[in-house]
Amino acid sequence: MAVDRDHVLRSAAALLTRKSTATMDEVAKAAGISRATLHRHFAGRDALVRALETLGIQECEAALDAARLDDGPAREALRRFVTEIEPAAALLAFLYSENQLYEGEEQNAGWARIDARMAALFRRGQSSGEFRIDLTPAWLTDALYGLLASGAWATTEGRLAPKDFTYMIVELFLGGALRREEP
Amino acid sequence: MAVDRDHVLRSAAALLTRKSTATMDEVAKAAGISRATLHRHFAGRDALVRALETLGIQECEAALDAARLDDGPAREALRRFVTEIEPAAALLAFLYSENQLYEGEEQNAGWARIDARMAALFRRGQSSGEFRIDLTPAWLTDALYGLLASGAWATTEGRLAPKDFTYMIVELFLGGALRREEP
DNA sequence: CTCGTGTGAGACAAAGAAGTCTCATGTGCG
DNA sequence: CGCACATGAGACTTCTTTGTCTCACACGAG
Repeated sequence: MAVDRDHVLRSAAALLTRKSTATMDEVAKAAGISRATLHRHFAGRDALVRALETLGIQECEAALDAARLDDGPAREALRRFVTEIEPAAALLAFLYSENQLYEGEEQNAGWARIDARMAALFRRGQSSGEFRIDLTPAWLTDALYGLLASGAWATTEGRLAPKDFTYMIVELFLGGALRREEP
Repeated sequence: MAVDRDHVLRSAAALLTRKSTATMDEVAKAAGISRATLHRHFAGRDALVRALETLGIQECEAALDAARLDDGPAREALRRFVTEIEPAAALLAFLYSENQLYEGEEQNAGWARIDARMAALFRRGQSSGEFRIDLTPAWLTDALYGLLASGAWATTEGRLAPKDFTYMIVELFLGGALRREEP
């Protein structure tokens, strides 16, 4: 009887990822519930997006935990993270573009935590001599987000097979497009 | 007296790049004209976005022309292209996300032309042995768009200096994040 | 100077979506 | 069986934005 909140959130994520301007009515239909019920669980569109943001942050931090960023070579930690984040990449891409609208408002502190953990990984890789030092951790973080968004979008468009998601992103990010004689 | 159409378009591009949900009234104010005049020049919001799309395609093809993609090493051609496209990167990032809304509708054929030219550059680089063959031209194209969008966004956010735009994008795209003994 | 054209300001209606409310229904539990 | 609670359906209001229209004004050309 009681609506499955998690199911509603995931349906909304799936729809809004494809059509970010979907109305509350469309979101409700996608979740298989009525607009009234949707409203009973989420005060409004803002509350829904905020809940999606919380979900995205949770999944992102779960992926960061599962990837054990502090263990082993930084490049392998990065690969583990991309593998873990793949199912949530489309949601993150949606939230990434949605965040651009929160101009003056304070944004969720979760993103700052995530950014800090990513940047820390890149700093660790630089300190160990694995990563180049001429590309700043902040830029590497932004660049990885961009590649994740591109990968998610290319996947939903059918231009990139989900099984190739991690390989294509990690290989380009770590190795670049240039061909090398020796790895 | 007559409104400068190009000025209006560029003002709209600058505003919509930052706030993609800006109203026609905000767009008009940003351009320093009244909403009525804006409406006299662009039948509606759709027409405005279409005009921006045409502008973006023009600038993109101009950058492709200026970069002389067929001359010299593919890596240098890519670097020239990124340098040329930098001023228009924010507009392209806006159009890139806006295109996701045109679900069923046919999209401007200009994008297909641009995609084809980019993919041709990557294929040329692969044929000459410059670029890796395990990353498909289609993915390299998508990935470059993602990095351009990330770079444009990081620039408007102040996290990336405009003068570093080309270097950061091209170095990561071509060379990757891993440190190498020899270039 | 005078006329014509383009513009600004504001009023107005139409459309779309958000948000609220009521009522009937159906399901689970005691 | 009967009660309590959550949901679905729909009506309704409100708000925002869009699109159209009118009218006064300013500038430039003749």
